Amino acid sequence: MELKYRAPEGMNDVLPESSHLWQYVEARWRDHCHRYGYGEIRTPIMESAALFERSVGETSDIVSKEMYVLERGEERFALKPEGTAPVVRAYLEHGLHAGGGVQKLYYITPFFRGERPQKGRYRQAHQFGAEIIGAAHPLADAELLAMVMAFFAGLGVPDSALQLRLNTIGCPECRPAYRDGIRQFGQANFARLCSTCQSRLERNPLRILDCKVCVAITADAPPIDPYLCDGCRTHFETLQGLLKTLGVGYVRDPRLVRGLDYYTRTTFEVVAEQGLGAQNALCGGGRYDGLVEQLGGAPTPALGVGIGVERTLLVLHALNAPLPEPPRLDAFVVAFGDAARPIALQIAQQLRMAGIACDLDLEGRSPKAQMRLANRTGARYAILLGETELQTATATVKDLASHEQTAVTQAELAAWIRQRLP
RNA sequence: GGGAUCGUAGCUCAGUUGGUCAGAGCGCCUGACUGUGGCUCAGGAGGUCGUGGGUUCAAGUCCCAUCGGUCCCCCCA
Repeated sequence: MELKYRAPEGMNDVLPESSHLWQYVEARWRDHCHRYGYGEIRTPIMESAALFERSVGETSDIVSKEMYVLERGEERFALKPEGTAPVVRAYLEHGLHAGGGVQKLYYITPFFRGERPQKGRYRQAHQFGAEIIGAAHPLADAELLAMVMAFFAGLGVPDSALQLRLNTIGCPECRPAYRDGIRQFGQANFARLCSTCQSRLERNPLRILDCKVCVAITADAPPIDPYLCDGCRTHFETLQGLLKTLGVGYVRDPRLVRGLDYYTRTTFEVVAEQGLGAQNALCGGGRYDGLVEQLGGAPTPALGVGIGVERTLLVLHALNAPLPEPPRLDAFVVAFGDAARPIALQIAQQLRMAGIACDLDLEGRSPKAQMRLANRTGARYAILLGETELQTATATVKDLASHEQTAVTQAELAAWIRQRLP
């Protein structure tokens, strides 16, 4: 069938048959973050385009070719392509640094990137995010990583199904020397690099390290370790010690440089062994010690993480993790005969006000059709109302599983049902 | 941006080398049971075979284009 209108490419509707799963993981994320002392922040769906251009980086794929830009008069906006920059912007705008100390902010947000959709990658996707602003110590890095792994574990994803990859990419003090080293390495192997990496060599040489086309070549690239300044080396070593203390397993991945310009020192991602197809990164993040200052604030260390909601759900399904059932009705009110319909509506309303989830036919359908509806909704009880019940101000309550029927006065109906619900 | 693949009823799909090919199952509706579901049985509604051209006596079935879906590269959540 040809449809006149469809959802935009790469953007999805979440229907009632699966929206309860979203509600489930969202609730888990909120609870989890509260447990670690975070407060929720909600920022607009779009921001000044310049915010992303300056923070994420003009040369990044995200800004250079994937951002949805809207223009209105003189103003240029962008649908947020990631979650961190808006949070930092809000942090500065509302003076959240004023009280001193560390700000821990979490969020659930859609984000938009104009890429070709594929399994686990959409143009509108959603992420769980957490940012720690104002903490320089590796304690913060360690806590964040432990929190992420615990989140997945809490959802029933065993550590064995995941891999935490960890790296450090230095800081403005030591990274330039490493960048030069990589650039020299790249120039020495220039002819063998793919065309995109050849152009990357000028603008963003570190990116050749995570190019999958050039892995064979860059396997011999120099590691960053000898280039790290004392501060970065100590930070990374301390972090690794803390992870060991916490029992958080990880693998060092020297190629993990990430695509956003604002990262410093720690970078990490969590990949899933199965269930995601080619887009197996469930989560990514790192430290961005220069971003707050770059956006106009005082020098402020910070770090954060983004977890893909769609990808998380894919993994939960692939691993057969425990998932909640869609909510069911407690009762379905059935009217036998037109005279009973207004009473049915009234009783349904009373039950609802008493906290009982119930529904009834709104089309004036036959008793049999109403019973079919009652059965299909999975309701535990059918509340039958006919001539007899109306005359005696009662209702016949039928347990749809046991077929047992009981006469209950209409006045006691809500209490009678509530008593029997789990 | 490049590539592969698919596109037949609400859903999952059959449809041989082009010639009753417009079908099945599930779902939905009605009835068998004039006030009662799940099982069974009997009926029924629903598709210009994504769209537009072309080849042919004849096209879901071949060709071209186009629009979608899915997946992959790139990159990322």
